[in-house]
Amino acid sequence: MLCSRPAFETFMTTPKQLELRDRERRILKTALPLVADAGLNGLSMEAVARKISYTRGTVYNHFKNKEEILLALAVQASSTRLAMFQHAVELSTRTRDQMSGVGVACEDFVARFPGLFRVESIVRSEAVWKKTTPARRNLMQTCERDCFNLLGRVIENAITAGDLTLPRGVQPPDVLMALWSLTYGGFNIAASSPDLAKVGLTDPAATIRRNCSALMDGYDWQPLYDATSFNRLRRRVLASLAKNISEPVDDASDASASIDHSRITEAQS
Amino acid sequence: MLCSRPAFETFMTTPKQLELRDRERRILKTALPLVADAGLNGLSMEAVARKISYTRGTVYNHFKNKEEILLALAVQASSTRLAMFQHAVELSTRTRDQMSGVGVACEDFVARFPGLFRVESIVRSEAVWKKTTPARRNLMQTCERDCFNLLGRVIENAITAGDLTLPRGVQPPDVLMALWSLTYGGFNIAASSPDLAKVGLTDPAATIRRNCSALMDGYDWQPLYDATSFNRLRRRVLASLAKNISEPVDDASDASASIDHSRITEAQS
DNA sequence: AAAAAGTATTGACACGGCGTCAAAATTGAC
DNA sequence: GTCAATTTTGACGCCGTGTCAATACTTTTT
Repeated sequence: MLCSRPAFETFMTTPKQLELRDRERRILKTALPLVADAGLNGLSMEAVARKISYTRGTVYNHFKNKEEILLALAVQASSTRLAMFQHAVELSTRTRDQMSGVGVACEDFVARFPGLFRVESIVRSEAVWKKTTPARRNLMQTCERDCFNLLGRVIENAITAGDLTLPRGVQPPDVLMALWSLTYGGFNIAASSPDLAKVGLTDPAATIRRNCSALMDGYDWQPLYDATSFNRLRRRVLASLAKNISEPVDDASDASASIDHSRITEAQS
Repeated sequence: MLCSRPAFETFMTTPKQLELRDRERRILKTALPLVADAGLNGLSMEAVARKISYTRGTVYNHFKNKEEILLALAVQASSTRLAMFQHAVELSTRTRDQMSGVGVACEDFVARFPGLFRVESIVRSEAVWKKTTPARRNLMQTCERDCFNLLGRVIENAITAGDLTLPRGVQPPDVLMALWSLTYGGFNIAASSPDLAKVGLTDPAATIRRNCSALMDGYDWQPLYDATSFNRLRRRVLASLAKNISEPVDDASDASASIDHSRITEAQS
C-alpha cells in the first residue's frame, strides 16, 4: 500500500515465495479477530498456528513474536487510515471541507474496521515497542508522521488561503492535536464506555462530529459549519471511500521485512 | 475513600484482619509499577507474590485473578481523580473557573500519578471486564458515573447562571464529552507518541490546556479565557491539590468486597 | 534428470505463569 | 489449652513462549 515498491516486477516470485506471502496475509487475517475481541492476551502464536494448520515454529518464521504481529496489524491500521485521509483530502478544494472530510474518513475507518481501531489503542497502551523489531517500528512511525504531515499541510494551506487565522500563540500543530484528541479520545471513550446512552450520549459518533465542527468554528475556520452542506460533503466522502478503500488485510503486499528476519540482528539503541 | 463506611467502629478489627487489609494495600502498591511499565502482561500473580514474600495462593485469596488487581487499581485511579475534580470544583464559584479548575486537576492527576493514568488506558483497551467480579465492576462504573454527573452539574449550573448558552442541538453531555475527549485523548497521545516534539508539539500539556480553553471560548462560556487570571487560578488549584490529595495507594481502606470472595459465586449475566 | 545447496517445517525441550485444591499451619473464641 | 474457623502453603495439570537440531521440501547447478 502506501509507498509502492519500485516497479521491479517478479522480484523473487517463485511459487514458494508467493505461498509465503499469502501465508503472511493469512496469519494477520487470523490474528486480527483474536486481538480485537480478547486483547493482546487473546492473541497467541499457538492459536494462530492451529487456525492456519501449521506449527508454531512456522509462525515464528514469519513473526519474531506476537507483538510483531500486533504491530504489523497496527501498521495496516495506520496506513489504511492514512490512505483514507488522503482520499478525503483530495475530494475537496476548500480547506475546511478537506478537514471535515478527514473527520468523516476517521469515523468511517472506525465503523468499517473496528478491529484495526482496537489494535491501535492496544498498541498505544501496552508495552509492545520493546519487543518489536526496529524495522517495523520505523514503518509505523513513518506512517504516523505522514499522517500528521498531511493534516498539518491542510491547516497551513488554510492559513495561507486566508480561511483560517490562528490567534497569537496557537500553532498549526496545536489545532491538529485538538482535532486528533477529539476523535481519537472520543472514539476510544465511545468504544469502551458501554453505557454512554445512560448519561445522555445516544449517538457518540454524532457528538464527535459536532465537537470537531464546534472546534473549527471556534477557530473561525471558513466557511463555518452549515448542516446541509456538511451532510452533502459527508455523503460524498463516504460514497467515495466505500468505492475506493477496501479491506486492508487483502493487500499486505509489501509488509516489508518479513522473511529476512529469521535471525535478526539485535543491534539497536 | 469516597463513600466512607458507616461509622461502625471496629467492624471486625482483629489483628489478623488488619494484617490482611494492610497486605491488600501492599499487593496493589506492588502491582502498580509492574503494570505501569510493562502492561497487563508485566503484571503476574507470581511476581506480586514473590515481591511481598508470600505464595501465589495467598495473593489469590485477595484477588480472584490479575484482572481483578488491575481493576482495583483502576478504581483507585477513578476515585482519586473524582476526589481531585470535586476539590477543584469547590475551589471556585464561577462555573467557567470550576471547569478550568477541573482541567488543571486532570493535568495534575496525570503528572502526579502517571501509573494510575496508564492503568486506566489499559483497562479501557484490554479485555479485562469479562474476567472480573461484578462487585468491583460496579464500583468502577459508579465512580465514572459520579465523575460524569459532577461535571454535568457544572455545565448545567453554567447554563442556569447564564454563563453559557448552548446552540440549538447541543446538549450538556456533548460539551462534557468534548472536554473529556480533549484531555483523555490528548494525554494518551502525549504518553504514547514519543516524538511529538519533532512535529512541533514541545509541550503537550500546554497544548491540551489551550485546546480546552479554546473549546470553552468557542462555546462562549463566560468569562472568556484570560491568560493572567487563568494562571492565577491554575496555581491556586495546584497548590490546594498538593495539600489535600495524597498518594492513593495508602488508603485502600474500603476496597469493598475483598476477603469474602474466596469462593465467589459465578452467577451473573 | 540427478545431485547439491539452500530454505522451510517440524516437534521436542526447558521455562514460566495460571488457577485449583487438599493438607498443614495459624488464629481467635471459649 | 482446646477446638473450630480461617489462612497459608506447595504441588498439580494446563497452556503458552521461544529455541533448535533434525527432517522435509524447493530451487539451482551441473
